[in-house]
Parts: sequence; C-alpha cells; structure tokens
Amino acid sequence: MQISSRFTIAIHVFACIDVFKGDYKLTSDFLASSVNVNSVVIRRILQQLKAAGLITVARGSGGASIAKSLDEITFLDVYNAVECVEEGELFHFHENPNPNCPVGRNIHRVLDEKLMRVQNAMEAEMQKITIADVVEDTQRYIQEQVK
Amino acid sequence: MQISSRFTIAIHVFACIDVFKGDYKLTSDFLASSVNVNSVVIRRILQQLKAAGLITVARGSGGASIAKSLDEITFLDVYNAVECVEEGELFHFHENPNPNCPVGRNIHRVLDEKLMRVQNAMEAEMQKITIADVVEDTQRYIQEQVK
DNA sequence: ATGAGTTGTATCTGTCTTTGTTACAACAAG
DNA sequence: CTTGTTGTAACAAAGACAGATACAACTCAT
Repeated sequence: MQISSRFTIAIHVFACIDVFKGDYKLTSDFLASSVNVNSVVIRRILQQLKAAGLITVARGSGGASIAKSLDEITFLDVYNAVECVEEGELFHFHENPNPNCPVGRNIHRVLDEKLMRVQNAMEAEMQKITIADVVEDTQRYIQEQVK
Repeated sequence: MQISSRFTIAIHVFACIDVFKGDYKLTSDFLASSVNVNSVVIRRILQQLKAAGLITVARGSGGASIAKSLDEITFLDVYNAVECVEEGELFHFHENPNPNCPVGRNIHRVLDEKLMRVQNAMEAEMQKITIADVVEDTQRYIQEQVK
C-alpha cells in the first residue's frame, strides 16, 4: 500500500501558498487548479493542515496562509497532519495470532520493536526535510525557466 | 495508508517454518492456524515468497521450507516480495499537476529526490533486520516461557 | 492405480479507503 | 444583500484487502 497522494498534494499546496502569496488570493479553487484535483479535495486537506496548526484559512473572505516559518514545518508534520492512520502505526499487524502457538503467542512482542525501528528511521528522515527546502528548490527551478 | 498485514504475516510464517521444521509438516493449513487467517491467504503469500526465491513449497506432498540461510533474508526482501506496489514507490504522487503553473510544472522534480531519501531511509533500516533476528528473539521468549 | 492430502488458482463477497462530485448552509466583506 | 468563499455532508466509482468456497493438478503411500 502506498502513502496517499494527500501527502504530496499537501506539500504542493504549501509551495503554492508561499510562491504566490501577495500576488494571488490562495483560494481552494486556485490551489485546485495548480494541483489539478477537485477543490473539495483541497479543502479537506486544508482542514487537516489547519487542525494541525500549520496553516490558517480565512472563512468567508477566502484564502489560506502558512502559520509558521517555513523551516519549522517538516515533512513529518505534514505527514502526521494528513495521514490519518490509526495510532500512527505504519505497519498493519495481523490482529489475532494464535495464542496457543508458541510463535503466535510471541510474534507481537518480537516484531513490535523491530517495526518501530523501521518507522522511526523513516520519520527521522522526514523530520530532516522542511517546506523551506521545497520552496527553495521550486524557486530555483522557476528562476531557471524564466531565463 | 498502512503497509498491509501481508508483511507481518510473511515474517510470522518464516518464524513458524524455522521454529517447527522437523517437528511438523509446514502446510498452509498449519501455518494458517498459527497466524489465524484463512489458508488461502497463507498460500497466496507463500507464492509471493517463492517467486522471490525466499522459500520453496512442495506441491502435492505439501510443506514449505526456507531457501536461504536466515541471516540472508532481510525485512526488505520480504517487504519487496509481498508488497506489490507499482515500481516500488512508497509515495503515491498526484498524477496531473498543472503544467501551466510554475509550481505544478516543477513539483515533481522538486519532490522526487526528497521522497526517495525518505524511502531509502526506511529501506536501509529494513535491510538491517533479518529473519535470523526474529527467530532468535522468538526462541528466547519461548525458552523463557518453558521454565 | 487409486485414494488421501496438499498446492495453485480462480471466483465471488464484503469491507474499507481514497478520490471525485454535487450540493448547500455558514460566513465575511464590499 | 449580493457575491465569493469555506466547511461539510452525502453519494458514487474505483481499487486494495482479506475471507471464503471450489476444484484441477500434483505427490506419494499403499
């Protein structure tokens, strides 16, 4: 199973908000046309990012803006905001191993720590990458294309 | 989205095969009763592990066995065998960002390298953990419970 | 050769998640 | 009060996953 596109869409949205702030009003419609998905999809993601305290959304008048400095928003923050997984568990464990089997009885405690190591490795790397990195690279590419 | 339980089931199956080899015939029915899922689910996973060259399955007479030494089978090998994701991509990218938007036009190349770093971090950790580690811990727990 | 036990695989089902879409009340501001 | 927007509900379509039944193909002991 893949991590849902909500994650890459959310990153895209952050990039748009920062790149176009001042020049355009960042409505869900505007963002939807850059990402190329339905505006409700954008609004749903905006709600999740808002609930996580990463952005603010102006009800009525419209427009989204980023609530923190860009280098304080990591990929992990975004991931946790939009990836609504039970308990934040990356791995789905089979629920009912047989307690009467010596292996079934112990598999959970054997694996839990190992799976956590893998998840931690992934999350640690996610924590090293910020929206600031994304915006910086995006601006550089845009500049190159202007020439 | 979570990584499907096929992965933890596959690890469980490896542990069973090694712990019970010699004492029991490792049929899909036997394994299914330890994992506590339908035997067809086990057979499907056994096929994937077999296709990856990690186990052999005796058609007709029945029984599975491990094809390599335990410390040569990493979590990543098992993950790649059972997690049938397109191109091995952990992240699902939104397909059609708007090419007429400066951000939409560049988001892919900006993100691809960053997402790959995250995926690599996860896979690197998976490569450090082997079935030998699992069996060792499992045996230790079993011994403790015998006392 | 035959029967018993097993694998390999197809098929169908139910459930869940994701995404797309329409619709509309709540809201802000000119 | 009109216009543009957000927040959210409701529903549909598609896909993944896991459970279940069924059965042909296969192996081996008798």
